[in-house]
Amino acid sequence: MKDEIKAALEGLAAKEGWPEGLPFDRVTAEPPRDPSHGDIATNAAMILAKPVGAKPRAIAEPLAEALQALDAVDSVEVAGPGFINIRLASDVWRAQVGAILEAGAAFGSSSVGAGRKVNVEYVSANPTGPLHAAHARGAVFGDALAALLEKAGFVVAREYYINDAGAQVDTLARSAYLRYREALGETVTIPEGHYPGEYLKDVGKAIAERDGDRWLSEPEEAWLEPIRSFAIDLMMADVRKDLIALGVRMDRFSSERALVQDRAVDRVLAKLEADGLVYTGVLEPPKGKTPDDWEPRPQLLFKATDFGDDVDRPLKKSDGSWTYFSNDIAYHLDKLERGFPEMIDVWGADHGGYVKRMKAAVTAITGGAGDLDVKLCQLVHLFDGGKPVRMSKRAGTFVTLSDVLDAVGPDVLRFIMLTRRNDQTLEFDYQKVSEHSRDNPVFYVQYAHARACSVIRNAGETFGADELLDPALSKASMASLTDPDEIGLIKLLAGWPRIVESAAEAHEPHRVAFYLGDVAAAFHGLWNKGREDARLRFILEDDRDMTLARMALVRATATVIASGLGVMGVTPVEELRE
RNA sequence: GCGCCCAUAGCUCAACUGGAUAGAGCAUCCGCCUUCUAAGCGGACGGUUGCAGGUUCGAGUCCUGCUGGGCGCGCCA
Repeated sequence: MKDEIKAALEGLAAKEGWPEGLPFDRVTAEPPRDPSHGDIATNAAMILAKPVGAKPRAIAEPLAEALQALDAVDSVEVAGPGFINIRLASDVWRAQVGAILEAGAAFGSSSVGAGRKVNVEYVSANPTGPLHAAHARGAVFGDALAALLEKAGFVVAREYYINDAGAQVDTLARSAYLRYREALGETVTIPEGHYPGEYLKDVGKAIAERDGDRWLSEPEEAWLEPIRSFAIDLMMADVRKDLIALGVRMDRFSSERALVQDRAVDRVLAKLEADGLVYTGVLEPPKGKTPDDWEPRPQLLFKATDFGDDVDRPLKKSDGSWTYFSNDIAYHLDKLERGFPEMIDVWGADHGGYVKRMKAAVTAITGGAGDLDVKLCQLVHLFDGGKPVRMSKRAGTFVTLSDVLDAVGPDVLRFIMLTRRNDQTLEFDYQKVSEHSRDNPVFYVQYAHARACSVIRNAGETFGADELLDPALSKASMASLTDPDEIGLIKLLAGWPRIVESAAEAHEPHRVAFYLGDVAAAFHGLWNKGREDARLRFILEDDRDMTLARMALVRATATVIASGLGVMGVTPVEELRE
């Protein structure tokens, strides 16, 4: 439709002798917020008024006439400051029902991504313990965003960055070593600065089983490396298990240690040096909170300020090893070299202070060709019946992801995590999200899908199940769908591809959850209309044509809900029974 | 002290990247079950979009300055 408006505009421009180079790209054609304004509204007249040198209405009137002539258009009116409101013929909408059924699960898929490759990095929790509840949000967000981008025609890589190179994995190894001694019969106390979690007891036992007592009398230099890599493997095995339980499947796990060993950091540093973006300097102490052991020290610095950061950032620690930042630069260059100029990182809110420098680094190493979007997921506050949840069986201080999965299951967890914009904090109450009521969005949407399936089952008893399969229904005559709420539901369903495109481009998967809530509400509303007016019931045993048309609409509804839930990674249930 | 994020109905949140009269749910009140799942639906009530300016045909959305809350601030990741 937008193309047709543009064509009409160009025709008009030629006819009226408007100047060249009009800002047609700023002209929009989209459904207005208020449905009473029609199906499509365009701001063309207001955008073009100034460059053309005419009043908006003087442009709108002839444009409206041109649009009126189109077959698909029912009526056109000029409104407000110069909006042109277009109402499509209702047959255009009815035809959408068949189109949805023909497309099936593929309905909503778009090609706006045009096969462009996007790398989505998410979770990336340190391999020093089990995933906890806070990781769930980033995991679900990243996974849904990846699915959404795929639906919109991007080629997506889901990726997990394993931070297995820093000091903390040495701490992990030392902690595991103590548990190893414990497993061999010693009584140990876990000193300050080590990981106290009980989960490391299993690691200690596993080391004892594999290696026996060979490390007991060895110095740290001997056992640190083998125990570290063994412990990391076990931790990552747990992480993978939790991710699978949550329904998250990564395409790739990238190891920080492997990058360092591969000299990737040296290479990226050489590149930065060649571009004159590295120097040795002394940083000012941080204001407000000066560390006790602060002393001015010359450091190898990256000129982050050249790319919009507030200060230049250190690349080397005082012991000469690379900072985490250096490794991360190398990692992002690695992504670029693997063919991903478009990158999305999903981080927790506590990494907010890191965004500018990472974007600066990506701009620097890609010469501006790379594009990094960082999505910060705000905190999740867990409640159980209004009371904060703090206890954890395994980790001591944190609620683990598997605790939450045990409590509510993956479908509920995934859906709820997407019912807030990522930059809003989220309250998650075990009891509320398990309720079967209107104010639980998971249930509400699932119920709509189950109800649709139920209707089809019931209709099958009268009309025969074969008649109600999608291929048959898609060819049914939709002419009898005339109720305004039926047309309204069709319009909503037909908007699914638009939702996919806009949510994907904005990197905002939560829009899918809200959209499905709208679809469910429209469907439940239509259902209840049949209670007040029997002719509006979906199944009319004495009116085969009407029933088949409505079954097509019901199936289309179920198809769109299932498609949306698919993007969210939530199972569409076919029956909800107590 | 500096940076990033947030502030929308009594509560929890939306608002399609700047569009028209800012929308839902909960709560409160009034209605709807001999009928396809009432686990639902309809209606009423509810707003100076934290404050003050600015940009333009048009601002919850963009810019500046405040206020309040969250996160972070060399050699942790």
